Amino acid sequence: MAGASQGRRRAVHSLEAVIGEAIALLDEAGEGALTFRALASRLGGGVASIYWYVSSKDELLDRATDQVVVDHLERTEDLPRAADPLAGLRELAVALFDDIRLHPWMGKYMMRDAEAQPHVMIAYERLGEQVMRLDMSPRDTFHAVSAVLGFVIGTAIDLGQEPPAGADLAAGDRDSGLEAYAETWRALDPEKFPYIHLIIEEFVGHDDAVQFRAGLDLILEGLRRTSAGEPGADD
Amino acid sequence: MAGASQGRRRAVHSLEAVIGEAIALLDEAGEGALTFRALASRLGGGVASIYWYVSSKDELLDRATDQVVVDHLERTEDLPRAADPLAGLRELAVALFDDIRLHPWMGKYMMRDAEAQPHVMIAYERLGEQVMRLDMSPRDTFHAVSAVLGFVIGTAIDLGQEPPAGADLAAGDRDSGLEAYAETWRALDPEKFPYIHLIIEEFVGHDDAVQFRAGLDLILEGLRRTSAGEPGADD
DNA sequence: TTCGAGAATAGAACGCTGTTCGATAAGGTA
DNA sequence: TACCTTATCGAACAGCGTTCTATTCTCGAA
Repeated sequence: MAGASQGRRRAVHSLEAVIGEAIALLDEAGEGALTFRALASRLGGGVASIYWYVSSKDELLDRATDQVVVDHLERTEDLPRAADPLAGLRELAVALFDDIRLHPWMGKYMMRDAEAQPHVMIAYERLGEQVMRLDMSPRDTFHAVSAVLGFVIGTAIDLGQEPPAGADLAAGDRDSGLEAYAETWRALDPEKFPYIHLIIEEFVGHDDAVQFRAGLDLILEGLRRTSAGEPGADD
Repeated sequence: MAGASQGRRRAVHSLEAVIGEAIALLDEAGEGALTFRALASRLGGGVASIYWYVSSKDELLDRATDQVVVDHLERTEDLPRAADPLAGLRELAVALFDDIRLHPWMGKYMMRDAEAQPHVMIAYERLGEQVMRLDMSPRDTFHAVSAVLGFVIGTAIDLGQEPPAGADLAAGDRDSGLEAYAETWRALDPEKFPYIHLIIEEFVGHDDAVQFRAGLDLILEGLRRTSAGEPGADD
């Protein structure tokens, strides 16, 4: 054979491949698993090559986050916009929350730099346009969107924390983790911790998504009241 | 002189000193500044000595967070408990938010491991006891406390992000930072981004604390409605 | 066909990090 | 004196993000 196909092949990359493999790595093994060396070996190339496409790890994470948001926006592009602004807001917020939960690492980065993640702005805009339909003052509109966004992302971050290197062997491990906490709590003095004891059994086996929706509905209920009542009292 | 005071003195530490200096370091220079070497030089000792008191950086951060919570609990021990449960809940939530904002690094760690931070549980308990006075079902009580907590900590995390190594030279720089964002946003197409354009001027010069209180009041308003109305409808 | 410029790849090193190991000293007890 | 426990620390290790420099490939111009 006269072909020059012998010798070690050099890897061929692309920005899409770099971002894509980074997201895959993050999703599969968590934030701690994303290292330039691990990423390079996934790409089948050298470590330094990544810097041709991305100038730092910060930029890599910003781009990865933005890419996930792009996918989210495409997937929810034609969400059935409800007649009720609050129902529309709820749909968008739930969809955003669910997508962040699929990529627990990204919550932290969504709020960091709006310039580095241009598409995050579009997600904000969509939420904002629903709230605008409530005809409140610019200030109240801004506060309402901020509240919903803070709750969505904040809750997603809270729930998406990586466990502190504890036992995570078998599947269904989540239940036993919750049960372990509950065990500790049950040992607390019921006189001193009446609330904890009241909700222990609710906590065990609770569903994060249900918990999120319940909190969101509280905000939306408050928003319905506020928007129907006084038009933007100061403070 | 017959004294044996020559030669290099060995440093004398204590758990309180280690935690205290760690907190000081975090508060003064941010999360990235807390390294074992920096901490050791602050304590005037060697790096390895810190491991006598603390077995890992994770434990150090857990203990530091818990210590800040202890101080918070002491400071707010006798908050004037309002007659209205929601007013009491509001007081506690605002106090917690303000204290977290004084230590922006700690928000991330508060949710991580309840066992490693025993006093965080007490803060939860206090919030829960106010909500209990609303006489809702255990499930609704649990959801309400989770919502408030998620909003408090989530918002504190969002607002406490370290800027991505941008220009942070002079004081009053915050305004110019906001203004820089606003500049970018004003360049967006008003047709495509009506919400962004509506709130740009509200965003510039907005007060984080006011923004937080507005969101909190939405939740509380919703909570008032929900607790007065149907007694815990199933989703 | 040769040359050179640029795009793309990568090995090796640098400084920094959390962490571990082993040596060393001080205080109290038998 | 001998000895165990408590406490301290220098030195080293592996891993990290990042940079430097050299190399290969592609392709249009001469």
